[in-house]
Amino acid sequence: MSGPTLEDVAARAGVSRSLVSLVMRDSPKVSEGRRRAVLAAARELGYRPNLNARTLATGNSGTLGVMISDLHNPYFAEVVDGVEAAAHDNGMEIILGTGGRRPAHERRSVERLLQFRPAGLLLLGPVVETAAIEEAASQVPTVLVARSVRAGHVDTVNDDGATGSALAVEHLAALGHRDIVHVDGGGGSQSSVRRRGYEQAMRRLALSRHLRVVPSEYTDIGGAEAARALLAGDTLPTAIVAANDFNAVGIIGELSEAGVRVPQDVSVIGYDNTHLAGLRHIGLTTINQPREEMGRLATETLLQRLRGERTRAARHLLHPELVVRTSTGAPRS
Amino acid sequence: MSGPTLEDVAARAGVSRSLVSLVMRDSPKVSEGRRRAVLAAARELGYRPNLNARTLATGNSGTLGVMISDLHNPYFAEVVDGVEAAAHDNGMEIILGTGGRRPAHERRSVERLLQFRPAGLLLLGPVVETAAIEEAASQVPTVLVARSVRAGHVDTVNDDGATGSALAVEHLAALGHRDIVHVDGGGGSQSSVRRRGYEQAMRRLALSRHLRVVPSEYTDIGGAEAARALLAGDTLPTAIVAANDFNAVGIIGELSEAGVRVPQDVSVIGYDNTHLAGLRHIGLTTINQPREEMGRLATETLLQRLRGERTRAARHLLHPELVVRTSTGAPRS
DNA sequence: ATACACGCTTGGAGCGCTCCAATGAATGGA
DNA sequence: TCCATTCATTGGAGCGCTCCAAGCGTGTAT
Repeated sequence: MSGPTLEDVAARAGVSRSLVSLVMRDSPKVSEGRRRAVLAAARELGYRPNLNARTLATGNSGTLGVMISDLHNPYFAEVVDGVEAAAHDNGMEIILGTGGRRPAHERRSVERLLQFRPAGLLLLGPVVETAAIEEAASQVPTVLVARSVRAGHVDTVNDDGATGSALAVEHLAALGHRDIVHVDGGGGSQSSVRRRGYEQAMRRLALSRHLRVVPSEYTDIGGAEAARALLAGDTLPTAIVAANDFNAVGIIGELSEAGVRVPQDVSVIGYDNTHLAGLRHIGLTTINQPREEMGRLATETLLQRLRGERTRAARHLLHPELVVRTSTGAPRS
Repeated sequence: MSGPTLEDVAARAGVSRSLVSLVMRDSPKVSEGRRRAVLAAARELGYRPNLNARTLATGNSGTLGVMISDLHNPYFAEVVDGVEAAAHDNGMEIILGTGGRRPAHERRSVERLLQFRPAGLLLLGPVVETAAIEEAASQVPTVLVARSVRAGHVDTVNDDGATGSALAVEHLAALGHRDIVHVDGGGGSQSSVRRRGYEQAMRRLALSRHLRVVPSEYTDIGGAEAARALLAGDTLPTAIVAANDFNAVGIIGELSEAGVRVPQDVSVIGYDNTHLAGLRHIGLTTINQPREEMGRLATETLLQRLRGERTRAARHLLHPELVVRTSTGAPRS
């Protein structure tokens, strides 16, 4: 059932367990002849090293654990691409767990990941409480992506959400909008930063009295609900800064359903510049986050710490950029 | 570095290693007083069982390995939802690996998953060669989703792709289309089944001479390329059966770019009925696969085998259904 | 009082691997 | 030819856990 072991390979190749172990970790101090014999024996038996045993013996699994908050949001798939590329470049592997955007689910997922004793942990957009993050970080080096936390020993990689939201508001204001609403990401990571950016920008542009926040979450369903709430209200705003792209798509869908045209009647701007925003049907104006780069950077930050090259917490903040497509335009006059 | 062990907890609680072990696996044969003392000690120390050690000792990790062919395709996220729900219902956890739609990448990912000695393996839409699948399956019970394979000991869960494609063709034919092209999923899993279904349906409807297949793949970029190829040709078909939803979205985007309206000029039908298809912007007519149910079924099939309730290979084939939205209509006359 | 059973608890062996110190073989210099 | 040195190879201990047979203490029947 559990497959051949080192011992079996050793017996077959007529050498010792230790020698096979050396070959498997391709040590230079094995003669060419023996190496070939061992490899042949291993292949014949279909031998596959038992990572559990190896990790137990070395205390190092050569694996990074990655927790993805929401498997449905393409944002994370794009970050994972960067993570995986960087990990492979450094000879490490990754294993993933999903959080389902629910704290309890995330805790469970992280717990399982930790039980495998990964060398490090990457949490992508976690919504779990800070305490749980700190607990994980006390166990193993941890990097957060798309979530900031005050804790001293946790590295973070984020885009500058306040600036990003401000870019969105400024873009809309420049088009002539004044009644600009923000649909909020709720408990989602970074949502409060984005909201604050929106509020500050509105104030800076002397639009405080138009300030209005509709609660929602980082999903298209949430966006649709927020749109319904707006439609049910007295006045529709002329522009909406959505929580993220996914959310924006839900908003736009619901608005068109109600006969409200985007951008003629209402402009909508997303956040993240996921793949989705770029689809030609959707053509969502949005704020770009360099997702793949963030994944790479997060991984490299983690590896630096693993190599002991840094002990102070790193706080990477990347620049967001406005990407104008077709979901925003001048307000009706 | 590696955290407290059973031994530490035992020392703190003033009991033996074995007793702590029993408590951790909540065995009924521990007195209430000791149990509480042990749990308290464990909490104080922040003890977390080492799954590597446990798996090594028992030969059973209580974990299912799941390989996702393409993290970007929402289809798989939806299957994973079902997998995870079913796994949790049965007290198991899952860990994920990604395949990036590339055989080499998939092999590597599966390899890593296997090294953790999971109780079973679920491969979602693998594109890797059959031999690699069989090799994995010889190691550990394996279930394939969205990919069929002849091998005797591998269970599969698929929708009936031939029927699905036929539904698509029949729908278009009923609308009055005759020049119906199929954009093919290339090396992607199940693409040949879908193509065959298309061809058979075309013949059955006496449309053989319109039979035309454009090579592509299961991505929107692939779809856009296929659309460009069609646009560059002599005559545009009046309808397109796309490889999958993702692919259809790429096709539609490229067509609209070229000023070809969907469905007025060309009807397009997808496959999978992912979340994407349902977005109101997109409103893609497509073929539904019960994705979450497939995930559940696959997991339960795997668990059955793990419990030794079945030794013969299971071949589940689920019914696809036509979902009509707005991307299909009658051809211009 | 004695025997017995039952329930809780324990130490030892072993899972498959790595690491280390030690062994044996081969090489080169005197 | 002999010894020092290098190089390839080996056995033993130990990683943290589970499993098992055996131990201990209490209660009940005799």
